[in-house]
Parts: sequence; structure tokens; C-alpha cells
Amino acid sequence: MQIGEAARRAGLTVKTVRYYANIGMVTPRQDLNTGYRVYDEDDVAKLQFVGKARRFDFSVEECRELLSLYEDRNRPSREVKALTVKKIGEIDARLEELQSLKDELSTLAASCDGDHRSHCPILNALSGG
Amino acid sequence: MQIGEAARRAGLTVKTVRYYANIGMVTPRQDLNTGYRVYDEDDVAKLQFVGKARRFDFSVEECRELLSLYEDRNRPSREVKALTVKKIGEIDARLEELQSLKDELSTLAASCDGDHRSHCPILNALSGG
DNA sequence: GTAGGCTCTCCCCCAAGGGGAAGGTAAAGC
DNA sequence: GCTTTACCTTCCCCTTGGGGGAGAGCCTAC
Repeated sequence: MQIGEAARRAGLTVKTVRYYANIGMVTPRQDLNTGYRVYDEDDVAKLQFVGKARRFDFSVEECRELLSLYEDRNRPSREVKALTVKKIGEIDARLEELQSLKDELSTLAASCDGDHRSHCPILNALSGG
Repeated sequence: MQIGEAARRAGLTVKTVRYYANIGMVTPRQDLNTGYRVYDEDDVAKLQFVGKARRFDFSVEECRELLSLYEDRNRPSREVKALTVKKIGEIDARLEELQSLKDELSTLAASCDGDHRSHCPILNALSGG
């Protein structure tokens, strides 16, 4: 099939699929007459795999790792789990960071009247030491 | 003072301070002999303000808005509060997104033995529909 | 005079594609 | 046979928020 259908079936944009071909992540066969990329079922499965992993916040490089583990029938599941646990740790760190940001901003917002007057604790906090 | 000291006092890198000058956010005076940027106390205060707002996850454009509110002695605090509340909402949305990602990944990690064998529920989940 | 430590501008680089131009190709309609 | 339409191709610039480094100018110390 052509790139358009492959993209549709993987739930990705054509641009994205072309990008994955360019960086060597999912490399389709090439039609020598037209120069068109030609995708088979296997390629579509990989595209779906990568798309799903991306939605799980894995970076493109991490997807490449996961994909090679996915293609290696004999890899130990240990490696996949390690990547996943590492990713969970990163998400956790970001969660804590965002939570404390939210707490601070919420405190500031609560202390600001938000009226027509110019006094504003938020700006004071941002400008103070 | 020169850009190096201004950056040190604001807790930013020289590159960052130069960048803020280039995009017109904090524009120092220019020494006509040397071409060097010359920062005064007021500039440093603005740099600190922007640095802190960036750490609060405000984008550079939002910082520009906050800065102009900060410089306008007569602005209503309403506008500042509105920006802050909007930012809190964005952080909230991202928090939920990350939390559900974490939950899904945690479930997957828990179901994977992570041993030397090749069976791996994580990969199965990524490749399955 | 020269070594070091500032500074300047200019240009390329990152992630992960998006937008769009200019041009080739295949199928369908007239 | 000709045209329209819907595909596809490569190529280049754009995004965020700067980082890295080259090549060159400025100023002080030794």
C-alpha cells in the first residue's frame, strides 16, 4: 500500500510516517518506477507500535530501542521492563515538579484579589527576591 | 555593568540574557564605543523577574505579557490573575495526562516479569490493537 | 608584547515533526 | 486524447528556548 493508507491505518500523519522512514525507524520498500514508498502489513504493525509508544511519552530514540527489542524474538523481557521503569521514574519526577509549581501558583492566585486595582501579590512574588 | 555580571546576578546564562535582548524582552543600553550591552539595576530586576516566571513554566511570550503588566503601575491585578489561572489550568491538564500515562505504564510494568525470558506483556500491549 | 578574560556577531544544532512550494504519477471522467 | 483530481516525491523554512563554537574586538595584568 502507499504511504497515505499506511498512515491512516497507523493513526499517524503522512509527514510523521515519512519522517520515520527518513530517520531509518520504519523503512518501507521503494517502488523503483515511481519512487513511491511501499508499505506492507509488517511496516504498518511497526508504525502502530511506534505510534503507541510515542503516546506513552517514549522519545523517538526510545521507540527505536523498543522496536529493536520488539523485533528480537529472543530478547529478555528484563530490558523492556527496565526502559519502562525508567520512563515511569521520569514521569514521576515531572509530576512532582508540576505539582509544586501548581501549588505555588495556586497560593499566589489565592492571595491576589484579581480586581481593578493595581496591587498584585503575584507580580510582587515574581519581582521579589 | 556588563552582560556577564547581569547574568550572574539574575541567575541566567549569558546566552539567555543575550537572547532576551535580541527578542526585545529586556533591552539594555548599548555602549557606542565598544558595542557592549550595558545593564543597570532595573534591567537586572527585569531579568530576575523573567527568570522566575520561566521557572514557573510561563512561556517566553507569557513572560513578555507579565513583564509589561509588571511595568505598568496602573494595570488591574485582574489581568495578572487571569494569566496565572490559565497557567494553573494548563498545568492541571498536563498533570492528569501524565498521571494516566503513569498508571498505564505501571500496570504494564507490574505485569511483566522482567526476567531472562522473552515473553513480555509490555511489548504485547504496544503491538496489540 | 602577549596572555587571559571579557565581549561581539554569525551560523549551525537539538526534538519531532508542520506547512507549503514545485513537480511527477495514476486513475477516472468527458 | 485531454483534463481534473488525488495521490506521491523532494526541498526548504518554521516552531521553543536557547547551547556550542568560530572568528574577531576590547581591556587589563604581567
